[in-house]
Amino acid sequence: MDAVTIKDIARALNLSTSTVSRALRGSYEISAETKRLVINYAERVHYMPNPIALSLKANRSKVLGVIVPQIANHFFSQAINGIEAVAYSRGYHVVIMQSHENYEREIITVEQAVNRRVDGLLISLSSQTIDVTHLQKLHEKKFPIVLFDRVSKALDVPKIIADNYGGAFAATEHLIQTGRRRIAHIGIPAYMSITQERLAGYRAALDKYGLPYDETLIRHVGLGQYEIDPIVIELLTQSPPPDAFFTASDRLALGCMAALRRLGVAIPEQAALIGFTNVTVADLLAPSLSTIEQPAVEIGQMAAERLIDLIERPQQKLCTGTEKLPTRLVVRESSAGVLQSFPTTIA
Amino acid sequence: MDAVTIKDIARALNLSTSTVSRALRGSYEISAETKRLVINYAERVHYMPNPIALSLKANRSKVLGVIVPQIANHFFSQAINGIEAVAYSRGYHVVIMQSHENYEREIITVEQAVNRRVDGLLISLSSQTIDVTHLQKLHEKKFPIVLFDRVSKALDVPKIIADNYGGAFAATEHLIQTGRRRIAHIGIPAYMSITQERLAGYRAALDKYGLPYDETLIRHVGLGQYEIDPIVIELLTQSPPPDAFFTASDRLALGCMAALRRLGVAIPEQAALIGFTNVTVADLLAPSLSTIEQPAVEIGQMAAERLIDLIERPQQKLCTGTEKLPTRLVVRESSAGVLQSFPTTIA
DNA sequence: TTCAGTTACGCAATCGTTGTCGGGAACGTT
DNA sequence: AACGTTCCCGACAACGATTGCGTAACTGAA
Repeated sequence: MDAVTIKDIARALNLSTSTVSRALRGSYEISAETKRLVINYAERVHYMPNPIALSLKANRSKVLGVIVPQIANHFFSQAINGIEAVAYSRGYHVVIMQSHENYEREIITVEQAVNRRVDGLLISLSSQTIDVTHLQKLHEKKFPIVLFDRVSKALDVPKIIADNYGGAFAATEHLIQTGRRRIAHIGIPAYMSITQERLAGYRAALDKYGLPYDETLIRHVGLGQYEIDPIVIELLTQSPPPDAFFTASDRLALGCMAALRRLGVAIPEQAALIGFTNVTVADLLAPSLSTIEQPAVEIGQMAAERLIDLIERPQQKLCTGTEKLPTRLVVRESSAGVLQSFPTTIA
Repeated sequence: MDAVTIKDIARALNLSTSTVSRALRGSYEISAETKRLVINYAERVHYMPNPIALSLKANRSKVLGVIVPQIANHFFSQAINGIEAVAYSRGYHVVIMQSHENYEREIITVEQAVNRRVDGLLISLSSQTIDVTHLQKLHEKKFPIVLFDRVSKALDVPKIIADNYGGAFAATEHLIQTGRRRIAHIGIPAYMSITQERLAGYRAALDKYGLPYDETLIRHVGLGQYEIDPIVIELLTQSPPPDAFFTASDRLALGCMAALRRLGVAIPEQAALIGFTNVTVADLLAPSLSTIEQPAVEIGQMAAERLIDLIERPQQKLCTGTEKLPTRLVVRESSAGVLQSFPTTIA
């Protein structure tokens, strides 16, 4: 628009642009008198330095790139919330991009972000991403990258994740302690970091209580797939059928709940249900849904902190370790009470 | 990083930067031979023009600012999806910012966006925003602005909204046609554009069927407030009590459903329920939730289209009219069937 | 008076790119 | 031979801001 530049001020005050620039940043080379003059005038005309010119000069954009599988997912939109809060407070802007759970689009998106000269990248991998050489190459060029939630062992960068292991352990233990013995687990694609961590927690809890790990109780579904009725039916026709379901995502828990209801399985009387979720409607469902809550906002905040640290102190060898944020078991109706009777077999 | 510049190419090929620049954009002043040389070399070294330098030169950033009340809301995250799709396809990037439903933060955020030199602004007003002079001032300076969803009559800019009137009319008519006579309406703050439009549609449907408009059936709640049990109780203790609830937002419908269940009111037998929503879980609830679906993605797409048109053709006096996108009535269990018996009074 | 030192400012380069201008070479025309 | 065209290309300035360096003006001391 009609943006005031440093030149306008210089002209108006009969000074050089250098003097104005230095006066505005309080250089000692400028007399107090001149400084006062310049600063007052700048204030009056609402001078704001042109961030684009600054970026060109300093070769940094003060912009963080955020690449998530999709925005319209409560976990990610909350994480972005956290990222934005930290970014803005530290003088950065945030450009959000989506990989749409697609490996090729992730590659393109990363490239776009780098071409756009973002100062660093916050990434949660798409569910299709197994190979991460596109990120490795960047990392080798010292490009600041931080992974969150869906990470990869193959990348030696800071990683921020929820305590998926601990959460899954707590969920499973809770089900066991309330009398469940055959706990089905419906997870997302097996190669994803979060899937493996959750499965490990589930196994560890079974181990602790001396329960067998039964592979026939484990299912993995794609991330686009929400038609899980057949899977639930298949699980329920086992003998004995599962007396609890532990699902690895928000949508899965809801789909599972709908399926169980359609099949006439009482929750939690015949089968308990607990999800790994961030949906805010969990407590409004019938029955309300027990969940492992993830600290999505905090994950976003911490990831942004780490990234900005990385950007601003590139020399310093920062910890590339994985930081785990605690999850929280929230018991609601869907897993309430102690199992009284064994479930009946359906169909 | 190690970004290749036009200078590097010029040096390597023993040409001037101007020649390289022109060769790359195919100017007719450059011989085919030189063009080939330059383009090939640029390709080989992965030359990418520095967008920041271009922005400085052209005085435009190719960035759209999007200001929404909050990201973690399914309607807005879907709208952003639509915005991003259009923006990227037309060569723009998107910076998303949140007003957090707060008037002061909206003002600050708008200011930040302008200081960041976004080329235009897509805004959905915060629920606290009544006065829009902060946007009017920008508009007077010819700054491109497009409003969507939550708009203001006081701004003469393009506006993209859902057909709130038509949606509310359809919902109300549907309830009437299935035998409901006392239809309660729980809305969001009264001064918001979407509230008024929805209320108008509701009234129009009542009118059409000769039903009285009863103010005691209307309630407005704040956007942060989801404890609506007292409101539902108050409505139900009327005599005769409402036999249907039409709510103006996703959270309200869910809260209303939970409240009715706690109160032992059968849905839809004793009271039908229909929401104005975009929650994807509507069909997973028990009973599944009838809704008026809003074309969130399309609203975002159209808003982005209009804004980019505005940016790229500033001279052309573009229509500043309001464009309404159709909503869709989705009948599910919560409003299924024709009302058989009059509801019983509770408490 | 002269010179060193300080104060306070301006000049010009720089970041990467584009646009304006101008100019040399080659060619054709008279 | 003299001149106009056309074709290709380079020098330079500009976008807005920062910064190293140069320097004029003044002060104080020898």
